[in-house]
Amino acid sequence: MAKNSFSDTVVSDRAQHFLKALIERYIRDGQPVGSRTLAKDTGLDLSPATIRNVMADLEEMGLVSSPHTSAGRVPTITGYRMFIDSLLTVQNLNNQEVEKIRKELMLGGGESAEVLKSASQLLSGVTHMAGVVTLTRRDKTSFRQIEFLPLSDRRVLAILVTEGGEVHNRILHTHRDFNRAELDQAANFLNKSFAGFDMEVVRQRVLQQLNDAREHFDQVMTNALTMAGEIVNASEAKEDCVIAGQTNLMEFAELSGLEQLRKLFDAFTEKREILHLLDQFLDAEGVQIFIGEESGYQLLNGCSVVTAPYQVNEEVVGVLGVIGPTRMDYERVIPVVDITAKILSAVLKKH
Amino acid sequence: MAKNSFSDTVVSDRAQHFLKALIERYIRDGQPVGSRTLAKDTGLDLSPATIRNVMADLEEMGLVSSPHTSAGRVPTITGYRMFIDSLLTVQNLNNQEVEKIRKELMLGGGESAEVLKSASQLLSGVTHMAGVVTLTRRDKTSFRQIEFLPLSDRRVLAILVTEGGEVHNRILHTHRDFNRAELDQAANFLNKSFAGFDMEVVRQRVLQQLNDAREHFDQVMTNALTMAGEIVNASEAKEDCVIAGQTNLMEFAELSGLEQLRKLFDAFTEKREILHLLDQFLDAEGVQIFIGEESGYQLLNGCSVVTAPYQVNEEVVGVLGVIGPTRMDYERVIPVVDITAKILSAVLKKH
DNA sequence: ATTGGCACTCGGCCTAACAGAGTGCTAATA
DNA sequence: TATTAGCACTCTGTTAGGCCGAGTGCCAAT
Repeated sequence: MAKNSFSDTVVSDRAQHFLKALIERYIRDGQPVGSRTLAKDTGLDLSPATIRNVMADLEEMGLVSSPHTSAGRVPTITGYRMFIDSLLTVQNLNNQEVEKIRKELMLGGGESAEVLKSASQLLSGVTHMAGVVTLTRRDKTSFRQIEFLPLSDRRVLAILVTEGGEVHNRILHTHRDFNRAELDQAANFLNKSFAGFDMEVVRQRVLQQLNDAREHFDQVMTNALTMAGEIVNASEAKEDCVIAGQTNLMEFAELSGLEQLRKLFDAFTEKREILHLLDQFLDAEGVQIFIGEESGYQLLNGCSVVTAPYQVNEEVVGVLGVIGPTRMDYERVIPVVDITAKILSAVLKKH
Repeated sequence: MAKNSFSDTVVSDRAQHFLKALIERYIRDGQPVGSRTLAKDTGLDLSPATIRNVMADLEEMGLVSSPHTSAGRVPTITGYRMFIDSLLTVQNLNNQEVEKIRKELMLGGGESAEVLKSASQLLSGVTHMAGVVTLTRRDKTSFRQIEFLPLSDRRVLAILVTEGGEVHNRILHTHRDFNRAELDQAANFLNKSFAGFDMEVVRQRVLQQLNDAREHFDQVMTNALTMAGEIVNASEAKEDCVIAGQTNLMEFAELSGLEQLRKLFDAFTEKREILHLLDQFLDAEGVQIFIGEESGYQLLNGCSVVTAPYQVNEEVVGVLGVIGPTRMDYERVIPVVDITAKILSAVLKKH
């Protein structure tokens, strides 16, 4: 049997070549691609009839399909998958574009929340789709200072400052009123004990001391530890997800229907679901591409997600990427996401 | 001349009655209303032909118009205006609904940001349109405490706490490094001088002292005052605008076109424009209704905004309302907005 | 002032006809 | 054996015509 025999279940090189051409064309025009068009598109000098034979094979293998008898072919999900995994040729960004991204991200002035927002906007601006940046594992932070202020009605305002300069504050409800002196005493104790320690360590120490402290410490100290535990926990739990350029997706509404778009937007404002979705890619290396239908998520039908994790000081802390229609220009989007993740990592590292 | 003569430029009572019936019908069905339908709708036992005469008059006066020759009539902007200003009969909410609103708003636990968010969601939920709540003039706040923490690179973290328990923090860039002792000294001075004072007074005092202080104070104190001024200003400038249920508007997309909707959404995420728009109604008394086309704002074509200001301790601090299609059920929306504003005021007062 | 009647108009829907694009298959070809 | 030309077929989208229903404006009658 000849190497390229069509009866092979393996996709022949030539078939792959045509699949690639078809998908690239379909991504450009958004319309089913016919044999005639494809014959002109590929360099090879072949007649439409030949192409038709190959297309029939591809269809049999489930890589393309026709919407109806006399339309051209459209890639299927598995077709896209093959394209993404082994066929596409990413275009490198030129230096000018890279510089533009770097400059934009520098603008934020190192303020982490600002920078993440910039990154998200940048992604959406460059790709004309929705940009998203999550920050899940917070930068390893160190305890710097804690303060308690008495409010009325058995409430205490706790303020926690990290070495990075982040401020967390929260109102705690206590079982009795504390006066300022008591609270100051508690804060002093905590500040002396924990200043400079890693937040994770602080949490453990607090728990530990809380366990074997009943007899050694007085009531106030026990309370202080409880409160410290509460706010330290709260400061860790904070998860972030910045989405920009949602409305860019409206231009693809003709494809996906309005109802779908609405659900997607609702998910964006809710954020939790998106966050959960992207967290799957936290531990992945480099750019990951994810076609909506591949997850059970009804939400993302017709969409693809291109993501890459980013780091702060060598440690992955979040994921960034874009969400757009499955018919997106992967060859361009991939390097954009890749580079943005790298530059973001670099910008955040400095600090 | 008879009292109700049609040749009067004043709209006769009967004509007004028909206008009202027409608009109410149009609001229900969304389709041009013909003379036959209208004849049945109104209690009066009149033939379609008579109605047609009246409609012709209304059309001449610019209160209604027909999309084309053989369609019914549709209210014009001025028609809506007359309806809103003098024709509509607001339906009072029953106690059950009022209680539901009160309960929802109580849930936030008095945390002001939480409550505003609830209010916005509530408005959008009840009306099936977009809810919006702005907070522009902050509750009169009193200075409680300020702290400065040294960061690296000539940066200082300033934390300002108000009597209400709100925490504002900001990173200040200074012209030289300060050590902790210097900053503590400065903070102590400020805390002693200003604790309990109204924030507005603090701002003035700071400015004043800054002016005539050059000789009396040392460098550190001058700096402290400068920094205090910066953060006090920043804490005032913070404006808020919570929008919920944007996506409800997508159901009216068939009417307004997709492009319009997109611009509207972009304005929502930008927020500034919306904020500016609603601030016009800060000083108005009670419910205000605003038809999109009446302002030059291209954005709001086809939309109406129903707003009411709300207070904290008798003082107006913000505006709340809903944004929806001009064809909205005013007779129901108005009392909802009205009551929500009142309840919100009551809930915020407690604290 | 109101009404019935009548001619007229216009959008929406259905149908038929047609052009265009593309396919699958078969037979010829290199 | 792989490729090609040719042909019949299928399906979509558009266009034109016809008809129905809803509604109007106007006139004459009440």
